[in-house]
Amino acid sequence: MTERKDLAETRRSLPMSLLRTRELVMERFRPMLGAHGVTEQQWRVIRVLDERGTTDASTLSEGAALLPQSLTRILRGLDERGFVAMTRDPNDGRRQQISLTDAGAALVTAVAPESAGIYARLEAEIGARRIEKLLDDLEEICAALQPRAE
Amino acid sequence: MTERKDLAETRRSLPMSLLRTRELVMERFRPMLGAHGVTEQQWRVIRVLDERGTTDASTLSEGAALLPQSLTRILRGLDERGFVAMTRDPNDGRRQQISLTDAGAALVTAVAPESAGIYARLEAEIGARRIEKLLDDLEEICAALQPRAE
DNA sequence: ATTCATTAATTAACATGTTAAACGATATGG
DNA sequence: CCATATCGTTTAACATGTTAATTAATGAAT
Repeated sequence: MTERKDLAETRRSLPMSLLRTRELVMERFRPMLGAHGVTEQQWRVIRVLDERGTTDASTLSEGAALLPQSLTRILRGLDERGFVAMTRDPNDGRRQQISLTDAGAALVTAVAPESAGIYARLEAEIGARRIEKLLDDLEEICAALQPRAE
Repeated sequence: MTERKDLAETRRSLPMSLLRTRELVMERFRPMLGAHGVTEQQWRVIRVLDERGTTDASTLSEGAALLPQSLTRILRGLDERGFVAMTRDPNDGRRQQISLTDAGAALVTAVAPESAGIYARLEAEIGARRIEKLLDDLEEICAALQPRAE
């Protein structure tokens, strides 16, 4: 219980604040996703595929903010369940090309409106303007932290 | 690759933005914590104990933003390694009282200055004012999302 | 073409996140 | 008191996060 000046209060630290906020937001989505049989991460993968179409694993991993190791496991499950299809890139045998199957697209069709509804409720509670502002701020901070060559 | 209006771009969603930002921040801390043999979550637990002194598990779990189930496992490890001590509350046999041992306090002494250094560098890159503003904004949003009775 | 370094993806091992259920201890109403 | 509900914590099972190492394919340089 030492009185320190070198460490900020735990509650007032960037990692904790971002974590708590994200957790409060995800609480709203997780039950709905669970009812559809997908996890938050699985839904991110499916959603990115829906947005971008066929994508190689590296791009997908960056797009869904997942480490490649996690994506490998997630894709194995989504493939077994028939939501995605995987083929090797003919021009580069190292790359996996991932695409959404019809079943995957159908899942998007089922989940998307519910997700949008929850997001709309969040906007009502928080304020759409406030959210947009926050997204801008976060983007700026990410840009400042990006491992640019310096 | 449907063009949808009902879902925001994945990149521009609250959960993803918060996740990406947090990840960029934690990248700076993780290697240092790893060098001291602790994970991010273990460090959070130790830090909260250092701030608050002896604390019951529920309070600790809330303070470190960990589910009680995760805390149970983490405390088992920290106890075995001698960083924390656990005793049952004499007034309520359900509660566990957790306290930091001397070894735990020594770890704080070792890690705290390095952590503060990394945080200072972050403030330099992002701007201390911008960080404070973000923390305020996040706090407001958390308040708006808190499961208050309504 | 052969060697060597690099890249994309995967596997392995351990820690944590998530949901559900179990457990003992405590409060509460009859 | 006693039965029951609730509470604080723990266990279990599965999914993901994290770091390190591996594998196969490609690229670069002889």
